[in-house]
Amino acid sequence: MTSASQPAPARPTSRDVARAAGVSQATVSLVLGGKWRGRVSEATAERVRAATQDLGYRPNLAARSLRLGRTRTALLVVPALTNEFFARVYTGAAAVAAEHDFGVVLYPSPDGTGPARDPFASARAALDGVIASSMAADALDALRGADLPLVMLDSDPADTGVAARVNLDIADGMRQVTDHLLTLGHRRFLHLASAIDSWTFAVRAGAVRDTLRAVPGTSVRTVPAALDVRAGREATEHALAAPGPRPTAIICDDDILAAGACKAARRLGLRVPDDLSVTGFDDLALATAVEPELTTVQLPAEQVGERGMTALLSVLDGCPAEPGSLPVHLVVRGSSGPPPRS
Amino acid sequence: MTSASQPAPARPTSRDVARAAGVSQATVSLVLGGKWRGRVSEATAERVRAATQDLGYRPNLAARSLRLGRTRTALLVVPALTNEFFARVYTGAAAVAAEHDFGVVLYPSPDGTGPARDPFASARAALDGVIASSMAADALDALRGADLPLVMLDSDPADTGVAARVNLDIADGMRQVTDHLLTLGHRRFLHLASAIDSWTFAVRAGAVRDTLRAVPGTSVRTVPAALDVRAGREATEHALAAPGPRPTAIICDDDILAAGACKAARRLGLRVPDDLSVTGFDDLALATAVEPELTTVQLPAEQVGERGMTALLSVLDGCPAEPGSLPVHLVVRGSSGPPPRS
DNA sequence: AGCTCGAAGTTATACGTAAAACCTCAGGTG
DNA sequence: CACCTGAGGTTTTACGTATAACTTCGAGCT
Repeated sequence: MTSASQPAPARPTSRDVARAAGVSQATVSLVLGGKWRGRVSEATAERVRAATQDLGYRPNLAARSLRLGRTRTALLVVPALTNEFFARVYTGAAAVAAEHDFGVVLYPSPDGTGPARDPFASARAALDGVIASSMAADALDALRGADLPLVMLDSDPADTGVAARVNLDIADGMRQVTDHLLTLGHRRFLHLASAIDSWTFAVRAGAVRDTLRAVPGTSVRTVPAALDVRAGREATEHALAAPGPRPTAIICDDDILAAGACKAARRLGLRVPDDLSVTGFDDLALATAVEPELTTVQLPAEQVGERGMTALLSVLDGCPAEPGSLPVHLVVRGSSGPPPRS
Repeated sequence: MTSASQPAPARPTSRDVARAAGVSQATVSLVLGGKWRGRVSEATAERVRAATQDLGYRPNLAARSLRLGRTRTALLVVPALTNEFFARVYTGAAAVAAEHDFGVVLYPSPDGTGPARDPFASARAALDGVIASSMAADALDALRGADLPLVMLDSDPADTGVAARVNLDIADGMRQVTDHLLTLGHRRFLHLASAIDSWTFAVRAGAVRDTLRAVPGTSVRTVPAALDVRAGREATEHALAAPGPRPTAIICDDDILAAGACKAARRLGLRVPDDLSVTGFDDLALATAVEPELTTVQLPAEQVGERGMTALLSVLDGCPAEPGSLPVHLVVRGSSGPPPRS
């Protein structure tokens, strides 16, 4: 009666399954590994499967990894998970990974604060591959060093040492936004740009400039800001206070900045969109939470993650992943309208 | 000259380090494991450390896990990462984990869509422990089954089988919000509640009810809504259209719902806060992006993650973690004000 | 009959680490 | 001098899996 403690529940091993099925451990491994066509009879295989089910056996992944030298784990390097876009990218990547019995571990690259830790130290397991956002610039060199398959998200095609690439047609998105505003009649623009030095933002700036350059009589001023509402508001307030004719439309690199721009407008007594049009980018939840709702560009964030993981799996299987960029599309909402008559 | 391929870079093992240092593999393990006081001379230890550095040796975690039966990996179960609150919880947990050479792997519990997968299948590695949000109700039974140390975040103290608990003083937060509105003079309330059946929301509802019950002449109507802006707006529009005297303040379970409530007010031609006060909860980025900015309750999300991980580490070390709940505090912004005179 | 051959397994081994058990030897002790 | 002791190691083993190499046996062929 004084059997104080259970002698430990002890997860069953493949050897336990073998014993229960009356076969050797190797046979269990063959059956469960799927490589038994013609090596094990159907009857035996069935017995093994039954025993597996019966004992609730689950292979020890550490042992498997040790044996195979592969871990079925990928590292996702993103700037910050609190950015809804990257949370969605993770969600997509994790979904595809799960389907292929793969795991995803995160490395949110440190945003200046804290020690710039080694991405691979943070990833506890050894890794089979890496998916990285180009916004996580600080970690990129370390990633290049380890010779792991590297899938880049939304990155410069000129970058080298990349096994596959998943790009969004960001330039097209910015073109669509700019064309939309041009069609409405706007000619004087402010481009509220992210201060982050990353390819994806360089592309945005380029697209705005190139689109406007093709239209005579247009002007644009570019102002950088950190990626938060307050910074967006302050930069906008400052820019609108500048002398000379006021812009009639603000093109923002991000919905967060657009929210800031709207706040600035309100503080200055300008109505959006009557006095000033504002456009965002990303179509975050934020875009439909503010008033007026933001005209913005919707990005298939989950698809980016899905494709990234799919590409990585292809590369690991030896097939080079097919390229091609994902389309984005303009969503016109209340924050954009014709310029004021004056 | 035709040495076609590098014979594989082959990560160095502890045996390689041993060879380089002129000792046995066991000695390397002793030195690096830190258990060498009096087993290895300082000179030898130094040689080993030098060789480790030299070869860039990093222990194979799969092998270590296999040997030790522990993985230094925790599972964090949250409802969805796209919810900024949980992204911040993750950030906090991951930071503490990193300090202790621990890893965190995520299981965003499926929100109805997709197959309700086994949390442990998703966690690729074996786990040393689990930290779970009580909002991830669907996964809880499975978690209880595995006899892993379980740390619950913001959960019912009556729940059993929990090794430690990190709670926010949610009730106090709701009390503060309600008191704030009472002080401003409000008497007729609408409580826009999350439709999610979870302890944390039950507490919010209870706190509102109890606080108002103590004040004669007050009334409150509770309306449930799903956790997104549109649902919040629709529920609010519907509730405000009801016959009888209109509430002068809406207490929301979440900033997202509050944003929806504000939009509803605007659609109905009511000004916030002049005609209607609205309060949120969580202090997400959203709260300062909308106009007017939301009066809300700020929650130390990162701290929740940090404490959760700290508690788990304590439990794994044998010490029962100290309890105690984290304080929250009211942030008064523009969305609340005195009730209209009429 | 002697032979090969394929089906259906089994035995043995390696992956890299941690740690228990063992070994060696110089110096101190009765 | 025989004996113990402890410092400073080394040898060995086990963790659970996947797979290469081997065994066994009955059927089919010449």
